[in-house]
Amino acid sequence: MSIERAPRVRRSPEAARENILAACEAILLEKGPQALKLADVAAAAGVANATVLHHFGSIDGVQTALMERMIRQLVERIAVDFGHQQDAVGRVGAGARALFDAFGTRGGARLAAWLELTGESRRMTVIRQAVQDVAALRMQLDGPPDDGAVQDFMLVCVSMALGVGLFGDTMAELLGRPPERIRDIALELIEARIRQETEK
Amino acid sequence: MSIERAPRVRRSPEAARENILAACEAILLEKGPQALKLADVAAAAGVANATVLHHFGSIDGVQTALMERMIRQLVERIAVDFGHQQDAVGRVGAGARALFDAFGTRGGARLAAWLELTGESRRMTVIRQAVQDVAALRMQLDGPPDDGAVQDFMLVCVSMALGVGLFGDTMAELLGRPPERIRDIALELIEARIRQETEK
DNA sequence: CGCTCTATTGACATTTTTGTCGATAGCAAT
DNA sequence: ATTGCTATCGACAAAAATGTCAATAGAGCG
Repeated sequence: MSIERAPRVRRSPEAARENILAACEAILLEKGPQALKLADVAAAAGVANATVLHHFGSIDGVQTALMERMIRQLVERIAVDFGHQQDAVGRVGAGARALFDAFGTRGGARLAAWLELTGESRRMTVIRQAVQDVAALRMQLDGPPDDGAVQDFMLVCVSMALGVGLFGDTMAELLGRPPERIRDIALELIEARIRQETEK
Repeated sequence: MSIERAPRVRRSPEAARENILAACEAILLEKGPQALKLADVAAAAGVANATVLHHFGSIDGVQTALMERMIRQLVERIAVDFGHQQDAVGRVGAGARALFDAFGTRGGARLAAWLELTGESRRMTVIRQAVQDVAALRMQLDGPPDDGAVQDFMLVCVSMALGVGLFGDTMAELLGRPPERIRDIALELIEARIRQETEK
């Protein structure tokens, strides 16, 4: 009897890369960055090891591409929520909400943590680009900030969103508290501050 | 000519473990968890690979021991700042401050991120223990909370402290802002809420 | 000193992970 | 059909990382 062999799937280069990166993202979210081994990635994508290397050159290339892809999606998502608001004040409030959404789901916070922990200069350029994208967007919408107060506050919001997004669920579970409450309380803190500022 | 060979250093088992774990901690802080390779650890500690394995059994054993060590230090540090306060209200405020200190330095936040990203059940017990330690400490000092409101708020504080501790510096640097301001603003938010609560 | 105990070590073995290469097969164009 | 292009693959090679083992050498003790 002859050996059964699954028929080859031939994709466009773009589709092939997309397929592989999607598999990577799933692995990253459920097992963490250290699980992004070549063999595992290939298996998850349903292709041979050599195929992965053909498209990305090396396992590092895969990881960098994954970072870029996730960052791009993240910035886009934030940009959409951000742009929907009419005025600058609304944008700060909705921006905070958007940040918590973006980092609370789809591994945005895990991506950031990964970048922060590995933090090699080679990959730093990826982050730098993302930050500049967001900063440019805000600049375009609201003009340059008078002083850095707004920037500082947004940095706090981002940090909080990241912290809650990354650790919130695990910690809530450990203490047996409802997970969404952490997020809500954190958002309340931010909104209270915004109200206080605008009243002045 | 004979080969020069550095004289052996013979440590007590405890000292040997301590030496190795200290080297690990340095590596973790400056290069991230993925750099905790056996050879690198041994080199940093100034011992042979086999020595590391002799004391910890496997590289996984090293990592778990490192986690335990860092968590122990973290809990102790928090406990000290926490216990210094006289009343429950003061403890919440000072507790927040202690959290930001603990997670903002010596890689506390990096440790937490590492645990969160790898999040295997085997290592989960380590975290669980730490959380229970802190919870027990608070319970012992202030008695059981009426509802979960205090717990929820503390979870938010911890999440924020972790977020700021892990991402604050990098982000501040990327936008060219002074790094300590993020921390200060975050603490302000928390303290404002505490004041508001106690006035009621 | 002689002896025991064991922390330490280099050399080697094993396993894991990554990367290479020639052959094959899908697809579009001719 | 035939041809050219190249995505895909299996088999293998190379490298990296982990782990084993018997021998060595400090240190305490009689």
